[in-house]
Amino acid sequence: MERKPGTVRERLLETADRLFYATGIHAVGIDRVIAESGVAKSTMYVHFRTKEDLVAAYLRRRSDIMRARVTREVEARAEEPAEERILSVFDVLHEVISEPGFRGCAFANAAAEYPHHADVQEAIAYDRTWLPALFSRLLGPLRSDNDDELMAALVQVYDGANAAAHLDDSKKSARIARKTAELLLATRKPAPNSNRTAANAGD
Amino acid sequence: MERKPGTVRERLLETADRLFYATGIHAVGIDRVIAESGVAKSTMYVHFRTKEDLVAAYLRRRSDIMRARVTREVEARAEEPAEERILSVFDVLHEVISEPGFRGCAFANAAAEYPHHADVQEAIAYDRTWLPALFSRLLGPLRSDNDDELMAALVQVYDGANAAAHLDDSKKSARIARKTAELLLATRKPAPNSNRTAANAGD
DNA sequence: TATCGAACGAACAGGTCTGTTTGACAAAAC
DNA sequence: GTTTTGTCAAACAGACCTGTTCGTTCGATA
Repeated sequence: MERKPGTVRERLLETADRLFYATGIHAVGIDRVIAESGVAKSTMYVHFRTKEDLVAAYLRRRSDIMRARVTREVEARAEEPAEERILSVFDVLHEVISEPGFRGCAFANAAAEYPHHADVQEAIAYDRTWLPALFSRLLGPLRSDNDDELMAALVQVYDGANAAAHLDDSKKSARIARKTAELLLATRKPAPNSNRTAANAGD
Repeated sequence: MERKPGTVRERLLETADRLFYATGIHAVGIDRVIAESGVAKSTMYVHFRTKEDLVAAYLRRRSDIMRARVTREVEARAEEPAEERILSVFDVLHEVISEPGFRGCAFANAAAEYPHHADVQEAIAYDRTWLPALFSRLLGPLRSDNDDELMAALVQVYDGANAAAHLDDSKKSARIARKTAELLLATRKPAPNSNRTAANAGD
């Protein structure tokens, strides 16, 4: 029985995304979300049981959007080598960081505010799976013996660029991170100099 | 005219640190801070004009403590090569991450909660200066042509380890970050094989 | 001993917060 | 045409928030 299909929920989520991300979650009350959504409070509580529920939905939605955006980019480069496809993730990150209103990783920010709330923690965990999974999928053909660590390192570099861009208000970090990622990938690639286990300085 | 020298302020800051870091800043009211400090509310407002003032002081104090901890470690290795000294920062980070109650970078967390508050932003900026400054000082003798970018990359990797450890609840990230940092340092080092221990004759 | 300053404690002001309730209304479904 | 469903508006409860006020206590100092 939708007056207009799914608009109320979507409007709430869009407003929540905008306000929560820009201002912080605890700093934005339900009253403001519903006012700027043009939705009655009672209606909101029909769609979301609690504020925490709304927060979790906001995070899941944001995760899905980012995942789709990255996936689109990576799939557009289906013909390129795996390394290039992985690095293109950092190009998307560069775009994101460059957008006005960028304020760091929404999930890191949410984790800062909601340390002990199950629903929110679940939504954060939900987001944390896809990037490693994507790297893992793309790394598949490489078959290096410590891909797991490489993958973790790449995720870390991604997180670091996100955090540094936020804290230092710098737009350059994704470019720098891309170079670090290149380095990580180049070193462990089954390359001409054959020896790719653990970067020992005594080479 | 202190009953016991400086205890009230310090007790407030210790409690603020414990509660704000563990639970989030907005989630902890002044009432709880003063209750657990054993300080009257009116007394607290003598020492700190506003809650934001207390938050900023909490952050500055935490920054100073961490800086001192890292500096101690780095100075203890005054005889080692600059690369080793830089890498030892990641060893300290590993310790920090491994401590019970670790919940990510306090400054990133505060930035998430207080986007538009001058005092808090200043305290965060205050923290953001020392790590690049330390790296810069240690890198001094290396004199590579893009030390600035290397420095930024190292800071990023540090931030990434912090963030990933928090979000993934993993203790391994500082070790992984250390390897990434090794890679960064090894690649841009002027002479890959030179075993010069006393290159840092700055003192 | 008299004075002063630091801290206490408890109430209070004025907001804001989440979440609930109620009654009405309009559109879609039957 | 009646019922169901989604939505609205507004008031309300009860808790919690920051920050202020004010009279009191108590130790140090002069």
